[in-house]
Amino acid sequence: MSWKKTLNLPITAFPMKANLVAREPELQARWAEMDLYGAIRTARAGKEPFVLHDGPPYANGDIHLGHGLNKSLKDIAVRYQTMLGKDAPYVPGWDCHGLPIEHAVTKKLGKTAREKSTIEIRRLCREFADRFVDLQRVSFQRYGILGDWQNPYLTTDPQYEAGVLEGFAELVDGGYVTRGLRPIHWCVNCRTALAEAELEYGPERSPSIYVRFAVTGELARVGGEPTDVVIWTTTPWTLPANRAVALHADLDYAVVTHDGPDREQRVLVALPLVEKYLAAVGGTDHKVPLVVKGKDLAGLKLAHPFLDRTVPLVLADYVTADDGTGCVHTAPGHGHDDFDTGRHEGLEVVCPVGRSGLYDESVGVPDLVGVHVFKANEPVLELLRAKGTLAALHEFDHSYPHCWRCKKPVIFRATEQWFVSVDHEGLRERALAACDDTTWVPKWGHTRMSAMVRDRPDWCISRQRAWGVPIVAFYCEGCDTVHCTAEIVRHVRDIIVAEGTDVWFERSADELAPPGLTCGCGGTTFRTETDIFDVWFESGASWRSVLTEERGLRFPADVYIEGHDQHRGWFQLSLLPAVATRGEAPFRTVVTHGFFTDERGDKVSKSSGGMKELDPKVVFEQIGVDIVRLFFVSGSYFDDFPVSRRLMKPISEQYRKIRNTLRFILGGLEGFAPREDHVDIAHMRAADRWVIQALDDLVVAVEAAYDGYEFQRAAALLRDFMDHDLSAFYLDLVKDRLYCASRQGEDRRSAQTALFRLAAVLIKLWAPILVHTCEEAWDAFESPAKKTSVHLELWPHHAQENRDRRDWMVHLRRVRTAIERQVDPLRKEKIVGSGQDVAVRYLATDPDLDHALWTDAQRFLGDGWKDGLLELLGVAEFERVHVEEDASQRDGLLDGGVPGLLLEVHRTELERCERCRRRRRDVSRPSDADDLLCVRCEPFRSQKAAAEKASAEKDDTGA
RNA sequence: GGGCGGCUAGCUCAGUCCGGUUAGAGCGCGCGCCUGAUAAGCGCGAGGUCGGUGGUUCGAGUCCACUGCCGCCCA
Repeated sequence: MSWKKTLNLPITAFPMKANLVAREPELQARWAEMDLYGAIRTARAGKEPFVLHDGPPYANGDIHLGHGLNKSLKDIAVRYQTMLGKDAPYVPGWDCHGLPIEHAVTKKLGKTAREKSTIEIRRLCREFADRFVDLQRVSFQRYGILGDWQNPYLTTDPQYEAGVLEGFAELVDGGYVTRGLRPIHWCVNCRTALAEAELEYGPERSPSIYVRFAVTGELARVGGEPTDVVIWTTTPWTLPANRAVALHADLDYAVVTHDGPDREQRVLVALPLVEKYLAAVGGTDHKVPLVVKGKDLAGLKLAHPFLDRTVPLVLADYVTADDGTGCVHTAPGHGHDDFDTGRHEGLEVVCPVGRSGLYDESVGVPDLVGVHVFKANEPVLELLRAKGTLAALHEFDHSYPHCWRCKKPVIFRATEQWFVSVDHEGLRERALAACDDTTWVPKWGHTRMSAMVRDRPDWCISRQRAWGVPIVAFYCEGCDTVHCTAEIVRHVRDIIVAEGTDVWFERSADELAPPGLTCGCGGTTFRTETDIFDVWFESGASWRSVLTEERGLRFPADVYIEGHDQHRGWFQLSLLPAVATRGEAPFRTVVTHGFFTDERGDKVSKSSGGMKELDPKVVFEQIGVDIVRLFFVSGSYFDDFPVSRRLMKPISEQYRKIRNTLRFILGGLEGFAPREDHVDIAHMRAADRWVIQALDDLVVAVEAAYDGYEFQRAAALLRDFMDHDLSAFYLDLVKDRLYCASRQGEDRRSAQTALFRLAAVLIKLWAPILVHTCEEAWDAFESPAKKTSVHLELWPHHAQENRDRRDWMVHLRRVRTAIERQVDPLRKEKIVGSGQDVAVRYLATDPDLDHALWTDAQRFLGDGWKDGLLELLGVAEFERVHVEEDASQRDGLLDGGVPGLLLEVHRTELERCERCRRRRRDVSRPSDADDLLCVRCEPFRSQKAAAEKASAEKDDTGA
């Protein structure tokens, strides 16, 4: 029979083995059963609101780990704010409209897609989206995300769509909406406008040509002789739409004469590009009779290379001497820059290219009418050759935009589109000011967002597709005038709220237009606009449709949390309409996170290895959500970060460490009734009192980390505290009092009072992250005041008692480290085992250290200060040497690697108490006993005897 | 080509805003302890030209300039 049975060893219902894969679904079922989300809403009703507005994921596939990260960060934020006592609802949403869904549906239909009506396609799209909403919803809940999953918002809800149209109406009313010819990316195959996000850049081989534009007047400005201005382009088919040549004002241009393959030439190109040009055209024996600044050439008239028209020479800032000739072919109907220049110079915006990519009559060359632009390069080259204006022709490989849907090259084409004007009423500047008023986490989000808002062009909000919210406008059948006013939009909005957006595609304009609508031309018959809104216009209106009183939310939201790709997407396109119509940003704080990469740091797509081995199914069925949530906050999630099963392993071990430490704390609370047994702080033992102060510091630090959305910092602080301050130090030393001291005595109750607070606080601090584990621990935590779920609890208060013990303990722990360093060799030589075999003599030459070990030790530890010091240092003997009395005492003292402290460690001569295993001076053996015991443990001799007797009797009766 | 970010131990990351002891942690590795947190716990140790170059400074992982590689957004 050992002394073990007389000890108070830890007992707890909280198991060491987590078995998360089985336990998590059980806990989730319990939360569903008790309606945890509803219970939280009730408990926080009327409290200060905290609004996190969910960015809607796209409902076109299963979720992947990135979705898990995004929703988990949101969940952590919401749960933390809830613990702070705020009313923090979480209304998840889905983006259900848009090209990818329509594409998936039409692809599945194949050739039969053409026979389907718009209504039919829309019905299939809706079914498609609904299916993935349901699938994703289940996965998100399995990720432990708490929210109003029964009432999410969908961008296809009539109420939501009504919000989109109301937003449109307000923008129309404010004069932000314009309609006009603008060059936009256009896929001639899909016959649709494409957004930037719908482009994929890839290699393309194009003709690279140099074309001569003869100067037709004011020859004196180019040296008095006939001269050709030479442009360079890779899109010959845009030449019919040429309306100018642009130079840079400050660039030097050279008039060059040279011999060519045919005849002598006199041309004008940018001075730095002369050599390059001569190489391209095979020019020899060149001379430069004249160099002139671009600005001195502005206004010259040039002959179009094959059309019978004159085009001006204009100036533009974007012209460089990087490539080409420094003289830029300008076709306002075929490029952004060209369009801007055209507007500035009053040029005609011509686009002789129809929706299918065929030239129309306006091309100006009868033979080209009806020719497809992708087959037009050769005919155009023929025209140039015929006119003698083609200076050179080569092939050119470059990166060119392609349609993301059909993968074919796209063109720039001026078409009638709907726009939100970014410079109307100073919207751009107001949006920039709103950026300044927003908190960006991480900080660089501000720089990035501002740069994007500053540089962005007008927002093209129209798409020529079926699956979306219709742009509400009517065209007069008589004169084609467009009718779109706030009143008209609102009239249709009211119909749509009641009947859904399908009515727009089903009914005639007569049935939809406000009664009495009459065109200025007197016409009363109309047709409906067939364009729909850009999906970003829809999701950018989410604040309007979702942040409503009925949902318990309000505008603006406290925070938006999304991947950093949304600076250009959802954040910006939510910001612009909000600033335009509400005068402020829809968010107060914007948090962005990175994306997952593989172990090499390359980005992972949904299909690549990194994602597959950690897709949600693996997480749910093999690893457990809590470990993955811990993984999410283990790295620098503001940046992209790598993911793999291998990298997940250390996180599992961290999890086990956290779990075991909690388990030990809970185990130590066995038999502790907090109300009756707790020890007042003033009477607590020094170590216990210290740990409570350290815990208070931790609460403050962790709170600041959560406040700043630095969850990785919160987790790191918690881990460090549990590893270093608790597991390696406090819990290690407190075991003695916990196990060996009198069960009801103040030594043990003091320790348990500290453990009780540690448990209560640590479980709460971890709860936003380890949502399941903490609930399980909370179950095992016996407290009269606790609520039915840890997620209903409030954030712990922190007392901030006098902090001087903290500095004192810093010194003591440095001493511990020094001792350990010197003990280690003795251990390896088998001279000592545990710290209880160790005796230490010390000399603190650093006054602060000496003060801590002598004066402060007495001050903080009181009467039994020497024993107290032994407990804190974990050794059997600890003696200060007095060199001032006897210089020889200095012999044997060594530098322990801690400045200002000399130590000598050796094996103690003291006897060991058989029960508590401490080596002490007060160990003794009564003459009639076997075992040596210390004074404290002596009373347990009778307890052991009684236990042995009972055990023996039990054996007798059993035998 | 432009904007933004990253680069610190074998691996994953702190530390950089506000320059200042011997640059930290976890995992891994090596050597031990404990066997009363035990499919646990504890200690010690090795391991780093802080991407590179130049500059400012008494002093630079930290500030400045240039530059390499990787990523995101855009063209």
